[in-house]
Amino acid sequence: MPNIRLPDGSQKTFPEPVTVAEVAQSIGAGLARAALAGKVNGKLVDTSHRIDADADLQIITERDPEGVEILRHSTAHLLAHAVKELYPDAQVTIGPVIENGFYYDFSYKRPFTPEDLAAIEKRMMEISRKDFPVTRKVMPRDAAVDFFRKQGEEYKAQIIAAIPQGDTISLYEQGGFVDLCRGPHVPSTGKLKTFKLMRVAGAYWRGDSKNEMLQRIYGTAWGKKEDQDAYLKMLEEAEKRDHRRLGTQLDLFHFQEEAPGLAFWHPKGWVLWQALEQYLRRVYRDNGYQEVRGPQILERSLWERTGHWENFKDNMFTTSSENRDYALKPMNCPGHILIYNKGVRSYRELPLRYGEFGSCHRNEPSGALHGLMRVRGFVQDDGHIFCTEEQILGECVAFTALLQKVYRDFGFTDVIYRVATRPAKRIGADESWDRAEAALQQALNESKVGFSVSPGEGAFYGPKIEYSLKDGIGRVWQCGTMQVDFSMPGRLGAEYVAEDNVRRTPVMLHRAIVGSMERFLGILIEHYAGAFPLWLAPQQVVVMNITERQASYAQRVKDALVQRGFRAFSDLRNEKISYKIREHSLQKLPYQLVVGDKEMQAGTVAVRTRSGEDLGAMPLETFTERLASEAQAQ
RNA sequence: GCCCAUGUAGCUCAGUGGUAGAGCACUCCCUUGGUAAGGGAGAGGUCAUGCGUUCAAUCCGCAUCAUGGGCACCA
Repeated sequence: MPNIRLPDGSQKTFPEPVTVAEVAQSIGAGLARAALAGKVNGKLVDTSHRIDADADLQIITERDPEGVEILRHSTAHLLAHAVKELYPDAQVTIGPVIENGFYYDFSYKRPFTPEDLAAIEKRMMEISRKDFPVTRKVMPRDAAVDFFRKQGEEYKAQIIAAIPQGDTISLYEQGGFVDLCRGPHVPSTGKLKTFKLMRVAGAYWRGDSKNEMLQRIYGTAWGKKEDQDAYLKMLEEAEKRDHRRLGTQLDLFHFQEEAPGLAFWHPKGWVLWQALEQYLRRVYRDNGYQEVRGPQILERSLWERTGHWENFKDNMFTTSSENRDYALKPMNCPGHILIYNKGVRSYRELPLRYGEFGSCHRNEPSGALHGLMRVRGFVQDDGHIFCTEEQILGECVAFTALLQKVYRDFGFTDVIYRVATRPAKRIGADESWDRAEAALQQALNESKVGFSVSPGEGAFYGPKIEYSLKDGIGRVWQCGTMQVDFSMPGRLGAEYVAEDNVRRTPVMLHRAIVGSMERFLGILIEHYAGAFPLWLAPQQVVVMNITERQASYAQRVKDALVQRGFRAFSDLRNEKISYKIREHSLQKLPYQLVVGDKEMQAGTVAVRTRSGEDLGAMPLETFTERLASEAQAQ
């Protein structure tokens, strides 16, 4: 006599064991139709699951996040089902749920084409329409291995063989297609209506580049059509604000074949860069950093001492001259240590903070390059703090607050924190790791922010905090970092004289707020969709005349604005005013001033914003005050 | 680095086994027009690079480079 408790607090008693579907039916036919799965005592199960004892039950529908996940998972199976029908000698492997959808990896003799994708999607629709029941079966492990091996599914057999002996394996069957799966799944294929295959791509079997390449098909799936439409629209929006596209449209930067992964900054892009750099320079200055600059190339022997040669020589650019080998610096820290080392340091100087806009080069694998987001030459807003172990905590707290302020200034209010702890391959004593990992976590606690821990994701020389921000359309980018380094100061002989007159090795903290200037600018371009706030806008004001009569007046207005430090220019071309406005609006110019005879006579400017708002005519003085206060506001 | 796709004018893109086309941008002329495209004329390309197949290659094949989507990598 199971007694079922429902989320609204009500209870239902059944004379004998009941399935989730039956409970749903007893509540209402509508709910029974909508039921995708059940949650029994917190555990997700199929609607066919039979409850034989008292339990808490929640009927899962597409309104629940878990319901959408189940839809996605079942849609991945639907995809595999369709592929097996169309290409019987394709082998299935795995098909997990990912953000916004799912993928499924297949082994097949040739890559799938976009035409295949269309055919597969069509077949998926057909299978859905047939509304096959999805049923669960349980099998002993070895029987399952045999079952799949007999079907020629070597990959599946391999996956199951890795499951401990004696475990039972659950299989799901729909319309003759059987797949290994933990489940749960939707009760029948007819529940799967809103999905779309997105693309094909290669992916290594088990994520290991030593293994063969499989064919991965990505898809998206949703509970409601509107949700899918909104998602597809978001993708379109993201494409429109792609920094590579805007970089060309707004004439900010370019790449070309002779310099793969190396950006050419055009005049307007460089103004943007400088706005960011000068801002960050003030951040250094106001927060106890001294700006320094190390050389671009250093002898190979130095990189051997730091350990970088051993670990990363394939990714370093090298050069040689007069029988000496050099490497372009892939990072700035050794330079900072060499500056630190010039002279005897006292504990009284610690924490000692150096900052640099450090230009680094790394020969990234060709397939890794991606616009400004992943380049071979980049500038880090790199800082190194030499301190004692006791000072780590305070430095991390202060840095976290500073980073939050900087992100806020760019309109990023959502920051995600992660602590990456010791990897298997590491240097340094475990006690030091214990203390450093604890300090990082304590720092985040004191900063009153939630964080997650990524075990084993730290660098070989120390643990780190990774700071990610969420942009205007919800994408997450890792930018900031705070890394504890027990290794390099010792390797390069950094020391300080302690209070007890003993020479000790300082701890070094590597920290960056925006990370790479290139990447952060790429993020900013996409975040603002090219419509930068006034203080960052490469061009802030354009002054346009209507006819030749106002040309010299327009020029004087422009000169006055430039004189006061604004990035202003004039457009005196022999074009209609509507044409000029269109062009500058497309260029996302914050302020567009129109001067015709009326304004010239009155000594005013007619102000239009890039969004098309007409602020009317005003004296130039009024306008510059407005500009000045807006530029200040940052 | 691996899989797949792509590479034609400054930009966005058509196109063909017989050495190329549009729109915008650019130059010149007309037009002096009040808030998102006025009109006309002109100039502009070794069709990514190399090697093949062919009487003939921008088009077909191979290789290379770059870019794009993923995977792997990211001190």
